[in-house]
Amino acid sequence: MKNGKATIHDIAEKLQVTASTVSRALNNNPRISDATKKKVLKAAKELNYQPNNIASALRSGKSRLIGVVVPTANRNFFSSVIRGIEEIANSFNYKVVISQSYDDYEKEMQTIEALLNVQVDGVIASIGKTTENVDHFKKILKKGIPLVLFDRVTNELDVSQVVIDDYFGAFQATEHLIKEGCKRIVHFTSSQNINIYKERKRGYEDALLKHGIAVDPELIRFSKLQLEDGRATMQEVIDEKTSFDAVFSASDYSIMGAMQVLKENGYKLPQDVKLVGFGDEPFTSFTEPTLTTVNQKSIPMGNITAETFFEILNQKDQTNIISKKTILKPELIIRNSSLNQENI
Amino acid sequence: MKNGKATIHDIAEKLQVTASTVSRALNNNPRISDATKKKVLKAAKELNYQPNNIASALRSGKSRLIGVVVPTANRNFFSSVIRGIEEIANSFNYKVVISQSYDDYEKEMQTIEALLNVQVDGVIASIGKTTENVDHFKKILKKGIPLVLFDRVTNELDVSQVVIDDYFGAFQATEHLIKEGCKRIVHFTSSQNINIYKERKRGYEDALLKHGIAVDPELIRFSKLQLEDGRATMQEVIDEKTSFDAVFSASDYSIMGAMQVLKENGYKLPQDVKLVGFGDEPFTSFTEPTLTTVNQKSIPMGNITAETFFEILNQKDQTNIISKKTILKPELIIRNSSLNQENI
DNA sequence: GCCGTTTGAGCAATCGATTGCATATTAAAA
DNA sequence: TTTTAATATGCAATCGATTGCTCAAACGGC
Repeated sequence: MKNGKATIHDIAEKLQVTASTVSRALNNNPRISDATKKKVLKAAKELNYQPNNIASALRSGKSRLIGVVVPTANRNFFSSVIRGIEEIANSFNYKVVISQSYDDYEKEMQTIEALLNVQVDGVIASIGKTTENVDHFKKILKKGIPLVLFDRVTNELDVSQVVIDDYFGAFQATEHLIKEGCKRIVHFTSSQNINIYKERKRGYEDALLKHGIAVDPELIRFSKLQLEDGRATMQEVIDEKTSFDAVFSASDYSIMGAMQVLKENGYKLPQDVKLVGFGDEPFTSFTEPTLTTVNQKSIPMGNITAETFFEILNQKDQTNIISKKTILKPELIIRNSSLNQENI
Repeated sequence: MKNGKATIHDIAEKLQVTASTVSRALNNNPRISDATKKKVLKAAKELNYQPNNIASALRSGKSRLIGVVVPTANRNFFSSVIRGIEEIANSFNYKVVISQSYDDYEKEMQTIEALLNVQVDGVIASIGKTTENVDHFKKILKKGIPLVLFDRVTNELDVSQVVIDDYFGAFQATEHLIKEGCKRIVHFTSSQNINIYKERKRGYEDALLKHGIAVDPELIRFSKLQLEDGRATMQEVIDEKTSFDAVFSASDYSIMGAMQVLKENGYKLPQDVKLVGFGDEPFTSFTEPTLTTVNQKSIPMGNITAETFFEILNQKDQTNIISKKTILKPELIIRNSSLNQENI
């Protein structure tokens, strides 16, 4: 017992039994008598025994580590999902290794490689914005370990997914603006290769159509949806003298940029232009006016994602896995940026 | 080579050498000839060999994992520090396991326990707000692995630390307000057990004294510095009819709360009250008026923390480690919330 | 009291890579 | 040519826990 670290051998020696017996006792194996188990547990406590996860991982092939890949942890949505995942993972005595892809395809590949290298037992991921080829995810499946995707998913992979109903969220948001009297609603969106933006755009369009408003392609603007993109796009729209009375953005950051530019150009909010974002980032309640946005149910999403993960992990018959798609309902959070004066 | 996973033994067999030779070749051991190394590398590539980190970790005692404990990844400051740490760690071929303590003492202990359990090679941490006893950190040291603290540190542990000069940041911020004509500056702070809040308060007080303004204990308010705390405290101050012309908060979140309450109470900003926060959270440039705040140099802090970590890790003589304290200069970011009208 | 069954525990191999020591080969020095 | 030294590789133990198989003791049935 050098270095203060007790091993099962130390326990075995102390008790004059073998390491196998100790191992079985600690794992509550039925082939060990209760009396022995009790003795082992007692000795383990006395020696301050801490199991060596690495040894166990090597032998059993399980590292009790889940790799989580997100574009960035520095977004309320993602960090909340991570929190939701952690809650469940910890209850299964698993640890979470968080990796950020920074929305960069190269980095995403590297990070997955690295996760596989540390021998994670599976991966939970949300795909980066610039990722179009998903071969690196196939590597995970090839290893025969679970992969669950959330939020930014792809249909090219036959894996379980957890998403919100982006279509519904966008539909609701747009309909809300229409009910507040808007008719010329600008929509900020991003690459249509990404499911969430595609769905949100579809929801936006269908809401317009439902209320007899034609979809004007002039009003649909593509960008990366960062704050700066929101600013630039908004300025463009203003400069072009395109008529509009609202903006619905697929991201809170770009609607924030739009808000800044609108104010700088002398627009009164929400009287002249009504705004709705997507994501319910904390800052949306700090702005003036406060921003209407769509809450993505991040913690439940994390919980469900992790639960799905463990379902697959614990499945007896690994050959017969059914991939399932869970869809959560988002919630429209109505604040001042989208309301008529009399309603505020 | 079952299951598609090649081991050094497969390479060895293919090349008719022993596993030891392969291992040494892969690790670029000088005792192996260049010719053999080349052959091994080639065979490794052909067999798509991926080293088994777990086996390596078991034998060498190194997991190539750093545990990072932060109160929450969902704060720009912490996620940026993490990013800074990752940059360096990856360059050393190390992975980072991020753990959130959620500013909860119990959770912090558990999380450290869990990290030690997965056999991290060392820990980088920022201490939670509710933590007063640091015995769980001593466990890390007892294991003989490096521990480096950043930002929220303690002097009870003789370990390397990386912090910003909180005193200087606060001093600058306060002096700036004074130069803008403020004389009754409220200060929001938190538990004085936490180094950063203590230092910031000291900077605030010294700046006042330097300019011949007495420190009025009435103006110093203690809370947890969340948005809600900022709101509540500000309302209190207003209700008490305490006279004040500025607020300097040790946190951006609470200054945000103060801003909201001030506006609700009809104060004109920054004319009636000037505001300065601390942290340079992204939302501080979204508010109206935009918030003056102190930037904490998060990415460099992460870089330096990780570099310090590896210095210790790679130290030959582990018995003779010198703990060092690195202090970074923060930067005052002046925005509209603290400026006189004519300066905006 | 004999034999088969159940129960409890030990033996030894194994997971894959690393490493101290031994050995074989070759080159250089004497 | 012999000795010495350097170079290149092999052997086998090891890290700590797990697990299939074996075996001894205890027990019960007839």
